[in-house]
Amino acid sequence: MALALVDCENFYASCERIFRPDLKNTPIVVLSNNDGCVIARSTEAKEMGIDMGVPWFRVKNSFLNQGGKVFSSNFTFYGDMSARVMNILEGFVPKVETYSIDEAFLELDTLKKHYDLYDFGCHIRNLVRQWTGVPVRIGIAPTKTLTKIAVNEVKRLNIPTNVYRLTTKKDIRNALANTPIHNVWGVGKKLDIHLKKIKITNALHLADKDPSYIKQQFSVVLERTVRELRGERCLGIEDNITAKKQIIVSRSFGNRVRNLQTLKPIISNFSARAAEKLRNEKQNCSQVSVFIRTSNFNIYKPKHIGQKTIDLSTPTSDTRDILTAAKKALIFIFKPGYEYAKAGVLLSKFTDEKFKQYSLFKNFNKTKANTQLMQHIDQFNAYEIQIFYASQNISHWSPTKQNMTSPKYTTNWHELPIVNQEEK
DNA sequence: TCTGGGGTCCTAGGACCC
DNA sequence: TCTGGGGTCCTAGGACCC
Repeated sequence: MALALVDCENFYASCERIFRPDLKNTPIVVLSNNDGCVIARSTEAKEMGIDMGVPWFRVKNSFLNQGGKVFSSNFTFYGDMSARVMNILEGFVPKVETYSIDEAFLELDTLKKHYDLYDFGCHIRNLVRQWTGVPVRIGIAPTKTLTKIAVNEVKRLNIPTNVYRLTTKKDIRNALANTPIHNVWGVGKKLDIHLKKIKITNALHLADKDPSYIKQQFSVVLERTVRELRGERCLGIEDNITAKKQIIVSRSFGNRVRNLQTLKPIISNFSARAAEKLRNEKQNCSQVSVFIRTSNFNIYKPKHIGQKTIDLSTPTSDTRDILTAAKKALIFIFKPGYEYAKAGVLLSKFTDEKFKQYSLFKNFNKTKANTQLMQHIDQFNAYEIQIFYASQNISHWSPTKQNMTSPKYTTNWHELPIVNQEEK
């Protein structure tokens, strides 16, 4: 029984380096929307003590003074690089689960007969590096939770091949003993505190607890983690892409928003984008929620979080229906006198667009025509937004600030990297 | 002055039914 | 005056993930 976890090393930071070989060994950080906080760091940046999630303004000066290089996030580019990596993995392994933009689980049971799994891991690692430029770490182990531990062991033990396999009981116990409890997959902030209170401070302590005791004291989720740490496979590879259950479009604002007039077009833009994503998923939704909130961090200003969900009588993916519902929700939750820092639109309760449920009050032919209209609009907008609704404000998709973005090297003809003859 | 965005799963508790 | 018990379904919110 063996699974593997392929984990792209410092993914966003590594992406920024691919077409910038001059940045080899340079500390790199990538920032969130609005250039608000650090969401990725190269190894060099980590060594400088730049923490994950730290507000950029707090580390900016010292980081740049020490020769660091900063980028705004360029998700179009990262997404494309991710797809390339996943493609390679799928070419070599029949069962691949794309777990996130920078991680994939592989089922290796069928390959075990033909290959030495460690050698196979090294092979994959080298190919991905050669074909995409993305460095990956690979952990091989009997369960998903243990593959996570194996990848951490690559870092902890500084394994030169970047591939580590956990097989023997002894190796596993040793790795668990060296894993602090908060590094266990499924243990977050809250559980970390609770577990430490009862003297569970590393993964081995947790693995040695009775699963039913853990279930009774905590939850079935943590019980599963215990079993997985003991080598009992509770989580399988999920390689059939299941339909999304919700779609969110939300942003923090670069500048605070105080009035409804400013908020309306923002919510309209979010709604239009969410509807487009929904059609892309070939789903209809029956619920539209809107939320607006003040800053989490400013303790001196009055706080307000407003959230409202509107039920739709007929499942839809028509932008106009979603716009109408979102506007209704916004008016319901907006309160003057607050400085809003973030807003979002959430679509939920999906049904497949194939199973149309026709309303008594809607004309069938009209519905069909509307679907076609949406298709045409999506086609026009695929490259850049050309058609939009009166309530949107195209000049400000949302009031965000971002100004250090790298080119869309691989997805935009106008931004392709240029190969210089002299540099060859 | 300035602190991301997009997801999933589980559970407690309320509504409702017989 | 005395006012059950058990089941299901739904939802909001919490915790977690990257």
